[in-house]
Amino acid sequence: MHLPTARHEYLLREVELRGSVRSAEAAAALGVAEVTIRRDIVELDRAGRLARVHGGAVTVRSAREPQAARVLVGVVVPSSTVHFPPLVRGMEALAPSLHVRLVLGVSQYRPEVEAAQVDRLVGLGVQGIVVAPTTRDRSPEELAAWLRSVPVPVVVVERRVDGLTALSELDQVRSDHAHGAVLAVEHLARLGHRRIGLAVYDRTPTAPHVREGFATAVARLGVAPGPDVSLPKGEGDPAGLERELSAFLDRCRDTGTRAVLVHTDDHAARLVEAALDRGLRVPEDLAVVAYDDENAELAVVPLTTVTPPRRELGREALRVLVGRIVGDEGGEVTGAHGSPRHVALLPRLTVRGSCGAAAP
Amino acid sequence: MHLPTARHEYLLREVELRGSVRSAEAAAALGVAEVTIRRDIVELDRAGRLARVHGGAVTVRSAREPQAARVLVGVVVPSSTVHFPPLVRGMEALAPSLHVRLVLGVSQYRPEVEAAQVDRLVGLGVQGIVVAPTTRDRSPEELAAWLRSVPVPVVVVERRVDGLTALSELDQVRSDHAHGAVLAVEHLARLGHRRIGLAVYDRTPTAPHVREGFATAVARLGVAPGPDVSLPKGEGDPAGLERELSAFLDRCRDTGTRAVLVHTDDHAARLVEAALDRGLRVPEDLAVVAYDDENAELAVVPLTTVTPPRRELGREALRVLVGRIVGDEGGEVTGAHGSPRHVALLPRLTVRGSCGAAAP
DNA sequence: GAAGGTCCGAACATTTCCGATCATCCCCGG
DNA sequence: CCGGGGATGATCGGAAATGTTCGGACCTTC
Repeated sequence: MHLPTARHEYLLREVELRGSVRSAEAAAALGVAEVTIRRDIVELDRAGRLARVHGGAVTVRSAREPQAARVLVGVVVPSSTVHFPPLVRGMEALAPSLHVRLVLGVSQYRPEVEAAQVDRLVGLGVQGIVVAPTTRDRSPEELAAWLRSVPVPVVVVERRVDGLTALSELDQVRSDHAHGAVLAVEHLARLGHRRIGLAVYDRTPTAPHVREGFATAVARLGVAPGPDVSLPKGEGDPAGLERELSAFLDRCRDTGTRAVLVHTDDHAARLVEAALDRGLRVPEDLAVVAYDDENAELAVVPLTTVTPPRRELGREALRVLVGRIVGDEGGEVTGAHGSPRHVALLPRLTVRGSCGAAAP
Repeated sequence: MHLPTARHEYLLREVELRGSVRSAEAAAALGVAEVTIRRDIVELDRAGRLARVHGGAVTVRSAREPQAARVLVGVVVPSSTVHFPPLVRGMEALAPSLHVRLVLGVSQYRPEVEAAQVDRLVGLGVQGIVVAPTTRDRSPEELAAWLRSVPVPVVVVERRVDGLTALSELDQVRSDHAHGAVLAVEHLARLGHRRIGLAVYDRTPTAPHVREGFATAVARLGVAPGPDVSLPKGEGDPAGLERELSAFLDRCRDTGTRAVLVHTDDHAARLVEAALDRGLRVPEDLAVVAYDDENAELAVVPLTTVTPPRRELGREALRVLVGRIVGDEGGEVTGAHGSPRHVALLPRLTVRGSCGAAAP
């Protein structure tokens, strides 16, 4: 148990570091009753060390200037329904504590809509933009030129165009999907698989990185690459997907491949269904790791997945953007300030039932 | 049985280290009655060595002016004189606003010293460590195993060992030296140079990335690679360096190479001197970009350099580490929290006099 | 505007700690 | 072997800190 002063220091530190504390959370963290925390806060408030508010405490500063310079930040993502909601939620979760108000724009995967959305946001007076740009129908050069023409700081999320200086100069926050693929292959290798198949939904910016990581992992671990297919979109042409998956399973059978990495958990779910239909057992006869973790938990066999840190991606993107915005106007005297930041967040492996026993 | 002085020492040490002691715990730890500890504390309090509070004792400091508990962070760098001072200064600049107190350890490029320093810092109770590990005399696997054995969060700066999952799982902050080399080549190419030489001080972890970036830039821009040498250390064997530089200049002359990228600005300064000695003009007859910006401004001809963002590197490393520390203990309920972060900061080109007219 | 949830405040209960007193132990000289 | 004195330990009533309970205020949501 703690000394009162230790609690006080904890509270002061939380307030300083995060800007606020909640009584309930502090009580849980320190293992004491809320009333104790409240009494501490009252005392510290009287001493002028923090400001008591409903639910906890904040810094005296933020209490003095309640609406302390709100920052308006725009977010432009291709879709508000798939893939990006966790990212946006991550940003929303962090926004209050950074005094940020978010405005969302959806580009529907169309460059001209995207440009219009950005213009709209700039017109609204946003001080920075987080954008997951559409790469289709547009060369990297065009993309770079456009992004650099935006008159406010821009952070690019989940897109990476290597080998183009103009794009490198932009702040970027992305998942390290190559590492995610490595995790998957390592997991399967640890479970004893010596031949691993690969099925990738190539019509996404993520796909090349998954392929890249798969290739390096296979080479490094001395595992044999099994069949390799490019999957079509599932909706719209279910029959086409069926055919591809069926052919993939045939080739796995023919090559003795009993472990696969499937990009997009939705595709993986279809693959598992197809495998079960032909009497294969999952994971006994076919171990499946899905890349992406949208609906993987709800598959017939809950899928072991590579889980990209999408929520954190949003948080991090916002953090970088706000750092850029306040850094710019704060005029920091650190000299070489403002170097572009490239942040890569590493995916995690979520072990469920589609691969057999978990590795140690 | 303990002597009174031993108890006093114990109490003072606990107070110093952790900020407080509880009578009950100290009594249990020392195997004496609480009343004894209390009497000790009364005595030490009277002597002004600590401050007595209900339940135990705290430091006199925190009793006088309770302040937010400092986060104690360790920094371990190979050298306190070259390359790393800006990094450490960057950390120092940011530390106060993050309520961080830094403790520095120097490893002298020796793994065993490094390990001892980390142990010492952990013993001091640091809550996290920023380390630029020594890669010499040690395999990446050993390095990874050791870093993972450290019981507090670790952020690795300025080192990148690709293709090892165990190391990838650690937070990393580094300069993108490959991009730096690309900047240099692009600059020279914009100035019209179609053949570019390369001289690298290979005995550093930076060197491979410079070579990599140089190679990709040359390939991408369609520039011809000129002579390519590996330079020895300058101090200790000045004559050897002279010979290498002279041979390098010979080969540049023979191949018509009139632009070079030289890794380490100190080496570049020597090269410029050698070039001037043989009557060449810089930049007219030989354009030089130096990689690194330690003393480049003070060269005979102020050197155009690639400037790695070392200060910012320190700031960013500290930011990542503190985020990890407070994130960990806060126990965030955001689900996939704690994904390893890899941050790359991009170097900038600092145009001085060694390349001729600045590009637009 | 009603329902539900969260937080607060006050009164009361409980735990923990303190201080005073007295008992005990140990070292040591006589 | 005895006894003194300093240091340590035990006990207990009271004080301080902490926990519990519950009614009510405030906010959000539908």
